[in-house]
Amino acid sequence: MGRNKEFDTTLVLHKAMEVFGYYGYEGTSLQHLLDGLGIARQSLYDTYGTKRDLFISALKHYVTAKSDSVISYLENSDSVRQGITGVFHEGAFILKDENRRKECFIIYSAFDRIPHDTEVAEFITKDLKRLEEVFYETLVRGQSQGEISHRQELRALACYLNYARHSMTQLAKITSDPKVLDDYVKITLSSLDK
Amino acid sequence: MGRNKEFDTTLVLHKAMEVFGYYGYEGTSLQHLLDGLGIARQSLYDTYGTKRDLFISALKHYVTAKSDSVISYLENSDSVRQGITGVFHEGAFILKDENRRKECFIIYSAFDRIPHDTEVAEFITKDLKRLEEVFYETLVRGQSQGEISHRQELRALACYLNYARHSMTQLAKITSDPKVLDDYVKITLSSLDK
DNA sequence: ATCATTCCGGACCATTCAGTCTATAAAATG
DNA sequence: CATTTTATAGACTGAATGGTCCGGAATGAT
Repeated sequence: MGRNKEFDTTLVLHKAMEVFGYYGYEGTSLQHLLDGLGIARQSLYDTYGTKRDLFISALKHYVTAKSDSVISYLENSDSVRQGITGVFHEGAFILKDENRRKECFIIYSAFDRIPHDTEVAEFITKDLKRLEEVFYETLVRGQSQGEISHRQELRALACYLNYARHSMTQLAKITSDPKVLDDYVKITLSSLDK
Repeated sequence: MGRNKEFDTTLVLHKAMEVFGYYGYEGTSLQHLLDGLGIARQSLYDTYGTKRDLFISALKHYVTAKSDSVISYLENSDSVRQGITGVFHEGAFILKDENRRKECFIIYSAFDRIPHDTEVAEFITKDLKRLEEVFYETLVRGQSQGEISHRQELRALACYLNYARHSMTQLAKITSDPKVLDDYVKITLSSLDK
C-alpha cells in the first residue's frame, strides 16, 4: 500500500553516473545532482541516502555491469582471440557513442576517490583482480588451444590487457576522435601476436 | 629594495603539485594548500594569486618540465629504440620512487578539469600534440635508420606511445607494485617489434 | 633612518555546501 | 474514507568554502 515510486530508480542511477562522471565526485554539488537526476531533494535522500551513498551505488552498478559483460565475452567465445578482441571493440564502440560514453567516466571519479575512501578502494581493487583473473584464465585457454604463443608471459599479459582496457576510457576522456580509439585498440591487441 | 622572499617559489610549486595531485583540484581546500605548502595565506595570494592561478602555474611547470625531458630523450639518442625505451624506463623509474611519484598525479587532476576550464584544456591539448609530433618524427627517423619496420603505421604508433606514457601514470595511481609497472612498459614497448 | 617588501596570524566577508525538517499534495491500498 | 507511501518545494542549519583586509614585525636597500 502507499503511493508507488514514479521514477525508475536504476535509470536515475545511470543519470547519476553521468553527473559524477562529468563533474567528478568532489566537483559534484547537490544542485548538480538534482538538476541532472530530475528528482526532488527529499526523494534523493529517501531513495539513495547521502551523496556518498548515491555515488557508491552508481559506481557499483556501473562496474559490476561492465565487468559482467567483459567476463561474458571472454568466457563464452570459443576463440580466445575473438573474445579478447570483442571486449576491446565493444568498449571502443560504447565510447564512440555520444550518449553512452558519458556514464563511463564515473570510473575515473572513482579512481580519484581511492586514496580517500576505503570502501571505494576495496571495491575497485577487488574488481580489478577479478577481471585480471578472467583475462589470465582466458589466455591460458588460448595457449592450450594454440591461439596464443607459448613464449608469452601470461600473467603480465593479463595484467596489461586489464589496464589497457581501463586506459581506453581515459583516452576517450581526452580525445573524441574515433580513429584514435580504433588505432589504440589495434596496437594494444597486437600484443597478442608475439 | 625591500625584504626578500624567504621560501623557494619553485619548490613550493612542487609541493603544490603534490597537494593537487593527492586531493584533486576540487578536493583541494585552501587549508590543504596552506598545510602542504607551509606558507601563510597572504603569502600564497601575493605570490601565486588565486587557487586556480596556483593550480595552473603548478600544472604548467610540471608538464613543460616533463615534456622537455621526454623530448630531450627522444631527440638526443642516436638509437631511436633506445630513446623511446629510455622515455618509458625513466617514467617508470620516477613512478617507483615513493617521493617523486607524488607530484606526477597533478596531471590527472588536470585531465579532470578539461571539461570545465578551457585554459587547462588548451594547454593539455597543445602539449599532447607537441609530444605526439616528436614521437612521430622520432619514429620516422627510426624507419630511415632501419630500426623500425616499414610495415608500421607511424602516425598511429606515435599516438599510441604518447597515450601509453600517460596511462603509465594512471596505472601507478592504482597500483604501487613495481613489477606491474615494469611489465606494462615491456609489453607496451613490444609494439615496436611488428 | 626611511621606505619598500615580505612575513604571519587572525579577523572578516559573502557564498556555497550537504543535509534536515516541515508542509502539502498525489497516488495506491485496505 | 482512512491509512500509507511518495512526491515536491522551500525554509533552514551549521559548517566550510575561497578570497580579502588589517596590523604588526622582520628584513633589506637607499
